[in-house]
Amino acid sequence: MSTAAITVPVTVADHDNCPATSVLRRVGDKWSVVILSVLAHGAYGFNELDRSVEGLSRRMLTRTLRALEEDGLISRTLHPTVPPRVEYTLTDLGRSFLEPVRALGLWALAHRSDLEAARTRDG
Amino acid sequence: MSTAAITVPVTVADHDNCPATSVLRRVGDKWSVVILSVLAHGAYGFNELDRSVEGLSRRMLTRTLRALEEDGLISRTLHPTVPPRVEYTLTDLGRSFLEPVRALGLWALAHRSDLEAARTRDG
DNA sequence: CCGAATCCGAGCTGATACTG
DNA sequence: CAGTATCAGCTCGGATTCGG
Repeated sequence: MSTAAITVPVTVADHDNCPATSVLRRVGDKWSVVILSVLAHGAYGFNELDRSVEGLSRRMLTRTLRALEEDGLISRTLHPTVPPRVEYTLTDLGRSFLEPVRALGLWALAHRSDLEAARTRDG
Repeated sequence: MSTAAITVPVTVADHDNCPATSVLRRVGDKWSVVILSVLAHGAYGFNELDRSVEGLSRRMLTRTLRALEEDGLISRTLHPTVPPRVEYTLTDLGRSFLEPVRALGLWALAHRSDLEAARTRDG
C-alpha cells in the first residue's frame, strides 16, 4: 500500500440510513437548535417559547417540538390545571446533544472573519 | 428577583443574521458534509465525486460544490488539459470545519441506541 | 392557553437532455 | 470530463382559521 492514498475509492453509500444523517439534519433544521438553546435555560410553556423566539410561528413551533420530542431530546409535561399548562424541558439526551452543537457554534464564531472574507471574495 | 430562574426572558432575536446559523444550515444540508468527508481523503474530480456518493445527482453536486466554494471550505482548480480536469480539495478552513462536524457524528454514534429507543416509543 | 387543520407560495431536489 | 437548462414533484415554512 505504497501510494494508496491517491486513489482511495471512498464510496459513500446508504446515506439516508446513516445514524449521523438524521442528527445532522436536525441540526440544520431552522428552529430546532434555537428552541433547544432556549430550553437550556429551564422549562418553558408553549406561548412562552413562541414569544421568546422572534419570527417563529406557532405552526413551526408545534412541528419542531413534536420532532424534538420524538427524537427524545425534549419532554412534554401536561399539567391539568385551568387554564392548562404544558411544560417543555430538555431531557438528558437533549442536554448532551447541545455539547457538540455548541462546539459547532464556537467554530462559527472563531472563523467568522474567514467565512465573511470568503463570501466577500466572490458574491 | 428571588426566583428569577423560572422566568428567564431569553428572547432570541435576529436569528437569520447569527453567524452560527449559516454554519448550522450548511451542516444540515443534504450533501455538504458527505462531500466534505469524501474530500478529506484527498483531491477529487467532478465525476469522481459523482460516482463516490450514491444517490447524488450532478445537479446537486454542482450546487453543493459552488456553495462550499463560496464559503471557503473547498477550492476548485481547473487544469486546462485535454480533456479538462477540475480538482476539488479541502481548504484549511474546510479541514478545521470537519472537526466539530465529526464531534457531532461521534455523538450520533454514541447515542444511537437512545435515539432509536425514542423513535420506537412513539411512531 | 395549547394546539390542529387548511391553504398556499417559495425553494429544494431529482430526472432528463444538452453543451463545450 | 465537467458542467448547464428545463421541467416536475415534494417539502418547508408562514398566514389564517378553528377547536379543546
